[in-house]
Amino acid sequence: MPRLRKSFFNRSVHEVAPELIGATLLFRGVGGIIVEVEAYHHTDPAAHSYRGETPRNAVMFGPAGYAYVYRSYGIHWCLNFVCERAGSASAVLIRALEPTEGLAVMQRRRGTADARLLCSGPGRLTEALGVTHAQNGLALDQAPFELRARNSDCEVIAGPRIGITKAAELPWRYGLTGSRFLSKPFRE
DNA sequence: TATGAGATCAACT
DNA sequence: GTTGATCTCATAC
Repeated sequence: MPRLRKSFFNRSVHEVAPELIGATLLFRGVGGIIVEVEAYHHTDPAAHSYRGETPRNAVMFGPAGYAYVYRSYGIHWCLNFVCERAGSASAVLIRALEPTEGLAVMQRRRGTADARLLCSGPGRLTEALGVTHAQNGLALDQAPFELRARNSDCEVIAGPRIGITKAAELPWRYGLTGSRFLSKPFRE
């Protein structure tokens, strides 16, 4: 399984996002298989970068292949992968993993032994992996991150994104068909 | 099963 | 002062 390099992310966010489904994400050796992501583009009213650069979203305006971490609803951290060329300000939100590595650590951090509740949602996922604002701006192709390409094709399904009010109809949510670890099922 | 409130903070108006 | 790329728990059906 080849590791993903920065060049992998240096393409349209709509190419990168579906290819991340089935890839493996580890943070300090803890993580699993990506089963759900969402694409955000700077022309998209729902994206943080839509209204231009601010101190919070500055990483989105930098080069591809870096982590953008922000606080959501004052409580949770959400992890994004920056895509496309510097300045295009597009990113993929990582929404759910199928936990495979470091189960015991994730169970302790999340306070549950139910594998379906460990990483099924952007806030849960960051809590399970231990990702916080401290990781904002880190490169994705070196420690403590490790990203491995999927080793076979998998069935990817698209649908509308979750938890947003603007441009909610755009089908820019991608998931692994039939996975038990999605934050919400996809409608046919 | 489904709906609603609360937690808690930084960007933005 | 309002809003938001969320989650959990409580209460109701």
